Amino acid sequence: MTSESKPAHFLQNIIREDLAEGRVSQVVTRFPPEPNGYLHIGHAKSICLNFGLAREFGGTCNLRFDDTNPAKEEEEYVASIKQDVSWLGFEWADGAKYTSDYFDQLHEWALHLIREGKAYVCHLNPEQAREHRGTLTEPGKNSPYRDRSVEENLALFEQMKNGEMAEGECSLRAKIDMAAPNINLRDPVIYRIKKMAHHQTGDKWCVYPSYDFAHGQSDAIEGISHSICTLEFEDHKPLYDWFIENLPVPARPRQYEFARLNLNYTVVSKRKLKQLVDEKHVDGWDDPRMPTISGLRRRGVTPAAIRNFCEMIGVTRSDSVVDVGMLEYCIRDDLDKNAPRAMCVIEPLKVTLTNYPEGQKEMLSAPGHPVREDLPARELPFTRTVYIEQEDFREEANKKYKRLVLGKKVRLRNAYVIQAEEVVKNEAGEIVEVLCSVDLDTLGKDPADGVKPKGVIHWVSADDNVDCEVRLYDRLFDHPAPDAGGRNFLDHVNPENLKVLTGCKAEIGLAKAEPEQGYQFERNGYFCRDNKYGSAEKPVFNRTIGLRDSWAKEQNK
RNA sequence: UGGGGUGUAGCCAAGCGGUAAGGCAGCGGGUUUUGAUCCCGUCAUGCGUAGGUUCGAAUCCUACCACCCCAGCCA
Repeated sequence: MTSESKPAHFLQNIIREDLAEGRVSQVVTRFPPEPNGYLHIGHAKSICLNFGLAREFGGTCNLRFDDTNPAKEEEEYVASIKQDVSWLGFEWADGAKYTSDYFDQLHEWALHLIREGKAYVCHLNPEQAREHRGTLTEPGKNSPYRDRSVEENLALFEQMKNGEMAEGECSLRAKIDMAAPNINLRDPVIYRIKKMAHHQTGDKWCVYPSYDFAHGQSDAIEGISHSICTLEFEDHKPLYDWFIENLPVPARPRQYEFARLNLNYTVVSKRKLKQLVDEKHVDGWDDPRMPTISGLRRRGVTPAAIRNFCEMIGVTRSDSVVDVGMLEYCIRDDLDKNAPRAMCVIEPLKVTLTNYPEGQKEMLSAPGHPVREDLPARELPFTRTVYIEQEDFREEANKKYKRLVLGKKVRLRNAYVIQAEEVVKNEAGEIVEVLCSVDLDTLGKDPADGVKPKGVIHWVSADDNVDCEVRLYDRLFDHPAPDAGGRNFLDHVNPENLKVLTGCKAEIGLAKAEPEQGYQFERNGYFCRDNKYGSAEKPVFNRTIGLRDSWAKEQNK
């Protein structure tokens, strides 16, 4: 192991010190999604952080569904979240957990606060509560119900719990300080009435704890040593600590905040993603253009690429916008190392090798990967007629064009050197076929005259191939900040984010390609079979990401 | 005009008083049966601004500026 290790980020430093100084004996973290939507690339950062820290320090990480609001949550999301976390390569400690598992305990603690005179039932409705809360610059006013007796509060809370009060009629509030400069401390609601079934607890409750009252205590119950959340919860930390200090909790977890991921050319808000789905800009939540984990998976992005990306971007407390190019780099990097190579002609041009016997077929062997010898070689049928890419032939071209040119030579990748002799055109003047001669003495060696062709192009036998559809995906948006600065993100959907090509010809082995198995279609990009469309005979391949293309860059100069 | 945060290259990010790591992107070159990969080189006299302390400041002090978050019975 000679690789220089990456410098530790602030959370690693904190944990290291906590361990060294005995404040913490066992690292326990948690990833606490609310089951109200699909996970996306932003969640991946949190997942990698929490599970990664636990793994790094020999601890454990819980998957805890933060399900305190039955109005917004559904069982459906629980399953997809579990699948996505596992797919990313992480295992949660002993069974998925739910904040709702602790509703009894939380209720007990609410009673405890009431008995201590630190919580009261407030009959201010939501609008009145807002008026009493004050503003950012003015202190709030005490609720007229703030000084109810313990007995009265106990009785009233019991009625709330028993469904004897209407939703919004009253709430249970912590008695802290209506003049606190931190608005979260102005007697926050800790229990509200919601007369609806919960996906885990059914009809058992009609009062549900708020996030603030549930989160820290759940952390304490689970023995979470480091409760990591995003920056917007920073103002909640004093409240988090207040509950921990005022309740007989079994542990004293600490909250730490980090900056959430922002990616340019990308939108992740649930509302906007839903709009893209609803208005058919994409095919669904798992559309390959979506930044959801399921979309990335269908696109052919690997878990390792996402993990490496999360490692690469670091963990800090400063707001930042990561260039999506970094994600793309990580995707290419992983796929380059691991994806088997294959050939696929996306826009076919017929090439007939006039000096190759009609009806003859020979099998040529091609390596599965340029350096990975563990990836099996493939067999490529070679015949008199083959297809090459339309853009790989020109009747005339300058020296920079290193492909097939009339009268010139080029190598067919993994096969022979050919020379273009004649062009066949249709009435419209379009090139429909190129007649070439093949030099059969060039398999694995240069032509006898010693002149090495300067180009290599990919090809597929016209007689023995897999007819397929190829979907070329590009960035969903063509603006780096589609939803910033008052812009309407829908105005910046990239009109060329998808190009569907049919009649593409892939090498025969690709007939049995499996979804999620990425391939490099040489000289083209990385592709994987779609898990939703296509048939056994006619697969659909999604382009995960193109190869870096310095030729295109050169041409754009 | 309240409270809480954050400012190091186009982007991400180390640095914690001893003279600006690394990665992405870019640029130049080499290898190559993928215009890929890989390899080499290059890329901040400068750390939000202005002062101050010090032999020495991105690091300490003061003031200012910019940006982000908070007024759900959402999380």
